[in-house]
Amino acid sequence: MTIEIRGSNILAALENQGYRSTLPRREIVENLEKRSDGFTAEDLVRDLPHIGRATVFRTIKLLLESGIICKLSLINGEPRYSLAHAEHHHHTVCVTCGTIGEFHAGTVERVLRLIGNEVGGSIIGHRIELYISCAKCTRENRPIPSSGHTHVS
Amino acid sequence: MTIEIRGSNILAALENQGYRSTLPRREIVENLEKRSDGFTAEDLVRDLPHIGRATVFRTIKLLLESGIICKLSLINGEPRYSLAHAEHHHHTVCVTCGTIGEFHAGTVERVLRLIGNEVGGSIIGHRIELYISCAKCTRENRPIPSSGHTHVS
DNA sequence: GGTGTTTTGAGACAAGGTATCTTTATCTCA
DNA sequence: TGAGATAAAGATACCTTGTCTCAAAACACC
Repeated sequence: MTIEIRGSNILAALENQGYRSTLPRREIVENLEKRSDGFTAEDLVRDLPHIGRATVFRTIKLLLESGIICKLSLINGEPRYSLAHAEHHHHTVCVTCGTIGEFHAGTVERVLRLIGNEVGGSIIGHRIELYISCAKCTRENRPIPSSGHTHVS
Repeated sequence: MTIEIRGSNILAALENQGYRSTLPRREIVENLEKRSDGFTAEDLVRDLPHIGRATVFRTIKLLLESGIICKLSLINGEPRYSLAHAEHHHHTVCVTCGTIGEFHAGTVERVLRLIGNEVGGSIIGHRIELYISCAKCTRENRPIPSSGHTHVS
């Protein structure tokens, strides 16, 4: 048993799920905790060149499954990861600077639940992303890239 | 000018946007109109082996940009395409059989708009997917695959 | 039918991720 | 404090989903 003071409780959470606390995992967690914003797997690979690509992806998967980070899509479909601050939430994603925010809306959840009931069957979950041009980008009049995307109101 | 009776108005829509009505495009559109459900790019590539992969993807892109089809994600992130029946809508996706449905909920749109305003900046769009086990799969007790995914309530 | 422009097809390339297999690091327990 | 069992890492090949390039073919229009 290893008892040590850690800055993070993420590794503790992983250990509680039966995963080992290894050096690569510690480094990856430490690295992504420093990121206030969304990040890509490649960001981590680049930042931690002494850690294998596969290990980075494996650790990301672990953290996803533990609900410690979440995966979301930019408006063009590019994947991003982001530290999960709240239990259940969704994301606002700035289409020009990529800044990611979290929100939770009970109303939306309730309505989706109703819709699920109407359809018959049972609800498993949902995915919501809200694409915005953030306050800063709007103020600075940064041009909004065209998305070629449906589902955009 | 080509005047012919077509079963579909999709090609007409493309022509109105200045794209040519070519044999590969006709075949691709014909093929995907037969699909009542979601499909992958590989489905089309397999079904139309005499049409180049690049052409299939180019045509998909064209149809996406014209709003004729839409792209969505299964719960595990796999991409699917689906004919768009309504103007603005979202999808219910059965996690076990993959059947795709459409819905539209004004309430959800309104709430998201509110949230966007709170955040500051301006709303560009949103993405919503509702994952269900459809009536049939629920009735047949088909096991729900674990997703390893956050954002699932 | 000729001509200019679009599209196509083939195949190389890219991003994001998974599988495999051997070696190494951790954990547990005596 | 090792030793042994087991989990994890690293290297690398591979897969999926697309995109890019470029010469050759198909279209639309006159």
